[in-house]
Amino acid sequence: MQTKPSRRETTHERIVGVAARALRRNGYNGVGVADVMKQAGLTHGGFYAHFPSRDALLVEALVHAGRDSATLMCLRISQHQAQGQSALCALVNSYLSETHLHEVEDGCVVAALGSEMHRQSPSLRAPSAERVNGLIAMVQSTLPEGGTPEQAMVIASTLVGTLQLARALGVNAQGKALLAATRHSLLAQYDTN
Amino acid sequence: MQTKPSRRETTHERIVGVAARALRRNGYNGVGVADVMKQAGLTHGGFYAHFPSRDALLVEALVHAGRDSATLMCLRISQHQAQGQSALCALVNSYLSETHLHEVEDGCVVAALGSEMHRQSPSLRAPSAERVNGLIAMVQSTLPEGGTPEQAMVIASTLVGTLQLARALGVNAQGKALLAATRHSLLAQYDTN
DNA sequence: TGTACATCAGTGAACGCGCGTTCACTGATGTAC
DNA sequence: TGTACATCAGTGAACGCGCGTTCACTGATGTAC
Repeated sequence: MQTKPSRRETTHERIVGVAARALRRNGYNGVGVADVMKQAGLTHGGFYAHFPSRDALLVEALVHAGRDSATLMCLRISQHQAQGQSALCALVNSYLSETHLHEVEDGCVVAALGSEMHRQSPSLRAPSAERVNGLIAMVQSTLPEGGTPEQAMVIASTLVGTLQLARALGVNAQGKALLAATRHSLLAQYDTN
Repeated sequence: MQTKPSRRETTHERIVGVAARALRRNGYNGVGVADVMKQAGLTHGGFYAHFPSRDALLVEALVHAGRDSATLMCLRISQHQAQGQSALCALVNSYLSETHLHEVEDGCVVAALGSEMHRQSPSLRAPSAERVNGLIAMVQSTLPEGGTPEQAMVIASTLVGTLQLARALGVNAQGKALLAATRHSLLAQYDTN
């Protein structure tokens, strides 16, 4: 049983939550200390009572964002499964949905930060790579019997690439067409039904 | 026939070339006016005689980077084709090579900037989306008879996502395993041989 | 239960640095006669 | 061909702003008796 969180812990969580959304909306460089504190209802001066540096906040935000989006994705997957879809089909349809196309700040952190991860400082690269592995593991868990780790990696890459390019093309006919094309392609290839 | 470029034009090209590499190495936010000018052998003061703003440089750098990497990719594709590979096979093996994994600043601009494109200002979003369309067109041109635009989009997404995740995982066994897995998967699915 | 004091979360002003942008000036290139 | 002048590419100092970080202080929470 967990004890009731202190005022300090509550505030800390609130700051990290705000940062986790800002991180996906604006990227690593787009998370400003003053901005985050303001959105959390605080002044920027108190920041360093909670974190030794901006980088430390980003590490926590990365983990928080990973948990957030995994929770949301699991919820949507179960909703699709309740309608009779296989686990993989539910994942593909959730991940490549128009909802996910719009909701960058609540969506997959790997899609949101993919091209920036490799140029971060070591203290950020490690937890970033961890998020990639988390996504691959999630895909793996939805594969039917006999699904290999290689298949999980390829599918994860395709999901991330598709969502990114669809966002880059814009929330319009072309972006939506790309989502649909990849949904069909992945399900035709991997979904055994 | 083109006339010999003026001193001004030569300098302009040199600045854009430097910026095109910095853009892929460091992202949109990582291109600094003073840095670029210094690498081009100039002082920062002269910048605004060549460009109305930093944003204008980025637009030119984006186009330049697209041409650069397309040229390099075409060269490598022909080298692979000379060894008897099909066009698609040559593209997949070039794009998902360990060389491309390392050479970020000379590589595909879409892979380098994918997750940042959709949050740029309108003046940068349009040329960025144009680079995505260029990549898709290049993939399309390597597809065998009967290849659809949908297939080209899905393959382009898979290439971009794979290269990004491999870079995020690090230039190690895991990154290389991901490249290999996607090479096998794409060739098994699309290469008719 | 009530009072006195210590601890602690949060405030707001200030500092220093980097970076985009401006501008008066210089030295070189090129043109007119 | 040579000289005088106009044009132009590039220099370097300076400005203003945003942002990460620091710190002395305040008001609230909680503990000891």
